[in-house]
Amino acid sequence: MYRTHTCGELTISSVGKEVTLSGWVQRIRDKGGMIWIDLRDRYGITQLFFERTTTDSAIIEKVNTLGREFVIQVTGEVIERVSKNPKISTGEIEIKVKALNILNKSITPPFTIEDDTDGGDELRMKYRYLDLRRQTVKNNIELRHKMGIETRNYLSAQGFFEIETPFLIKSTPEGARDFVVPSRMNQGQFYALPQSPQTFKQLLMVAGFDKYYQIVRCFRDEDLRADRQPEFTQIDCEMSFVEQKDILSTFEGLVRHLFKSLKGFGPETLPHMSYDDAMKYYGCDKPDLRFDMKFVELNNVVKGKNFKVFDDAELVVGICAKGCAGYTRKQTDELTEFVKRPQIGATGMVYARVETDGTYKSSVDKFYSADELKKWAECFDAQPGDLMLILAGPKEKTQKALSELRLEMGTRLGLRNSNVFCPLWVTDFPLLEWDEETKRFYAKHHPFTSPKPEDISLLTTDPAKVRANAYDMVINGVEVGGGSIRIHDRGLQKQMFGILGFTDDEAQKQFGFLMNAFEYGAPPHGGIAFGFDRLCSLFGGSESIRDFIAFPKNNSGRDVMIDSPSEISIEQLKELGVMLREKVQ
RNA sequence: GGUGCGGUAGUUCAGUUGGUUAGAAUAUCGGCCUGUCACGCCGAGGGUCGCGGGUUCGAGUCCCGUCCGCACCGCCA
Repeated sequence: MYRTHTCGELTISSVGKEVTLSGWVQRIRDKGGMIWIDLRDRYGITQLFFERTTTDSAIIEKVNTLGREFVIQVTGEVIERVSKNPKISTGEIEIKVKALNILNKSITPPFTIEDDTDGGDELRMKYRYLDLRRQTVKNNIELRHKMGIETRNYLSAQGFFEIETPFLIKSTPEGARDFVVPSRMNQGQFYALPQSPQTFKQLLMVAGFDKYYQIVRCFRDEDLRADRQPEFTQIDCEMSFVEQKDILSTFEGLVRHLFKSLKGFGPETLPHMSYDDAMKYYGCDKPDLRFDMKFVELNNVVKGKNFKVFDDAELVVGICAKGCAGYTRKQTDELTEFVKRPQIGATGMVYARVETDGTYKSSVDKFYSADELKKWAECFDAQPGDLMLILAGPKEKTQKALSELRLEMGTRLGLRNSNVFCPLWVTDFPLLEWDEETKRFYAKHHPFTSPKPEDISLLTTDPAKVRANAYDMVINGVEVGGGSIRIHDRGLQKQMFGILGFTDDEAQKQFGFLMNAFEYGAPPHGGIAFGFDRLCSLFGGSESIRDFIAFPKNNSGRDVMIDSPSEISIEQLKELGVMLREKVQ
């Protein structure tokens, strides 16, 4: 028997027991006459005690050969410590070791296995199996485990079936790039890995399964970010005979359940906000509601005073930073530089402050009198001590830039506490997006999203105006989930593909299986998918999803531990009927 | 595809205007230490300054190219 207890469970009440523990050597403190070893496993740390005068000398000799991360098994008596450590749960006891067995040696690890490790990201990824031994990463993986369990508990209790869908499917032109897999038995043909089980879950609705979910891996061959991995996990859900409000309430319930069971608290209400309002007041479709700082449009207030930047702008819009009137020239310059960065792309920033004595000062005093600045302040409801930050230019670009500035100010003012959660639903997205480059419409969500019934007539007259039965769940500025009521009518689906530039033949070839299924009594249905990794990182208070995935990929989509992707042999390529360009030339 | 930052000891980093033998902390190894728990003290070893080229009397430092990492823009139905 390797152990009678784990390294996290012995307390003062176990004193006097003989126990056997197994684990890793976290640290050895050799004080000459006495030696302590911190023994670590998944559950915690227990201190082992050796004393030169009373411990068998053969054991002491063995202890002298130990190093960090050796795997050992010890048997001994639980004794009360002379000096206790209140920082850990086992801090009142230690094990007076009577037998020591070295189960395995370890070479010196390349970084310290501590909460606050000295290892950099790259090294930690290469030795991920060591990184995962660290408490902090282990906690993230545990959180992920619990999130999965609680998701299944809730959805199962609501009558959902978890049903698996295939990973080897068909490549389709819309959406992200597919990862493809060559078929050996069907040479020249390729499977694609699913970007999501979208069509399969709809077919499950046609099949009558009514309520489906799956915690499922999805694959997208696009460039990565801190919150984007090439393979990621979704909580994928679909329901039949539902309207939008049914879905929102069901999954509001899921999110509440996750908060309550994992964090012990949670939001009482989930506000709904239309896409139009989100854009108008926050300049983006995933507003961070942990702080207010709403956009205020100034077009009607600032024009006609010979300030060309404002006069020529499609949109003049600003935010009010409470209590920031004391910002120095250096600080306002920093903000100007911030919005002028190429990634943000504003051409400049105007500021106006309401001084604490109630007077006004702006960067455009040449053009605007104190009376006019007072009008601005009224629009912003700015009080003495507040700072107004204003951007101007083309509508979309300016909204986007001000949205970034708003988040930056929120961060600077400490208003984005990672332990505060402000979820909301964003609804009424536009159905379509016009793309100037390819001169065609793209589905904003995906091509199976149904238009709002009252907007269907616009499909033929003004497609850009059509709103979708689509919704996103946003928490703290992160899009954690999105879904829609789907099209379940073959005719409408065909019309939709037409608007997206598919010929009838192409639509039939790519998505005929779905449209054919719709002819056999497809029920009204809709669903949603949550980004599981993002939910985990959000609950764990992190911006990066990598530390919530046991074996993540790096920025370039590589697994640096196993060194993939990698080349395959000529024989493999031949068998698959695949030729590489450089090998051919 | 693009922008920015970075690459120096096992690791995390410092390294000034281009100038003597490239440093610190930590880790590792050796010695001392009977209440440590980031133990302490003494000592030792440890370097392809990412790679290639250039400028220079002289390059970790400047220039060009390249590879790698991170963050972001594009992209991500």
